Amino acid sequence: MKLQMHQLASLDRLIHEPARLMIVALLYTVESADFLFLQRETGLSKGNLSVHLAKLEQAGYVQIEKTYRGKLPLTLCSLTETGREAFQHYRRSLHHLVAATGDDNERPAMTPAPAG
Amino acid sequence: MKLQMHQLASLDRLIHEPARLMIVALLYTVESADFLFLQRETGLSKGNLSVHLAKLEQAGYVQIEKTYRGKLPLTLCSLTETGREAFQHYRRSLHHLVAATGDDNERPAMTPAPAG
DNA sequence: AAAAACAGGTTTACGACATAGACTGGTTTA
DNA sequence: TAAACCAGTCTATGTCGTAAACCTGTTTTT
Repeated sequence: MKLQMHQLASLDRLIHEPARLMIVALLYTVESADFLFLQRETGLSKGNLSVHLAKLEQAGYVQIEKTYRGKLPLTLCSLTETGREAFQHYRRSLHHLVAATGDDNERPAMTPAPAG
Repeated sequence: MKLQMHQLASLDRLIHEPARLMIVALLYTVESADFLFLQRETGLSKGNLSVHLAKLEQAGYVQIEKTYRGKLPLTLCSLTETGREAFQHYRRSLHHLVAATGDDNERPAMTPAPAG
C-alpha cells in the first residue's frame, strides 16, 4: 500500500487536534457522555473542554443537550451522524498511514531524481 | 483493545502536525530526499517546508546535509535514528487508536455514572 | 440570613505555531 | 546588464489551543 500525501494533507484538523481526538474517539465508543465524565476521562481543564466541545458542536460533529441532574446543570454530549462519518473517514486515513509505513522492506537507497 | 486517553494526550506534536507528518512518513519510507523532492511530494510551499525541516532538525529527528549538485545548492534530508524511533512510537499510538475504535459492538447505552 | 465555599460551565487573554510571501545569493538567458 | 530563474531562508500575519478568571446558581457554614 502506497503512502498518499494528499490524504495526510487533508486530515480533518478539527478531529486531528489531540484534545478533540480524545473527545471524538471517546464519544465514538460511548454513545453519550456528560461534561464531567469527559473531563475526567480526557484530563482536560474545564475551559479547554468547553471550548473544544463548542467547536465540535459548531461543526455539527457533536450534539450538546443541556438539562439538569436534580438542581445542578448537566451537559450531555453525543456524536452526530456527521460526526461519526467524519471520524470514520479520519480513522481510515490513519489506518492507511499505519499500513503504508508498516514494513520497511522497500526503502529505495536514494531520492528519486527530481522531475525536469 | 481499550482506548487509552493518555496515549492520545501525549501524541508527539512535532510529528502530529500534518505537514511534518507527511515529511517524516516520507523520509521513513525513503531513506533520503532532497528539498525539491519533498516540496513536490508534500505540496508545501518552500517557506513552509523550510521551517518544518528546521524544526525537525532542531529536535534531532532529521539530519540535513547541504551540498551542491553542480553549482546549485542541494539540501539532503534523512531521518535520524531518534527520528525513526519517534515515528515508530507515534505510529504505534495511531495503530492503537485505530484498533480500539475498530468495531462498535460494545457501545454502552449510556454514560457511566460520574465518580463520587 | 449573610457569608463563604462549591458545582458546572463559559469567556477571554496569552503564547505558540503554521503558513505563505518577501528576501537573499548565485546562474543562465536575452 | 537586465530579466527571469533556481534553491532556499527569514519574517509578518492570523489562527488556534490553553488555562486562568469569571459567572450563575446551590449548598454549607457561622
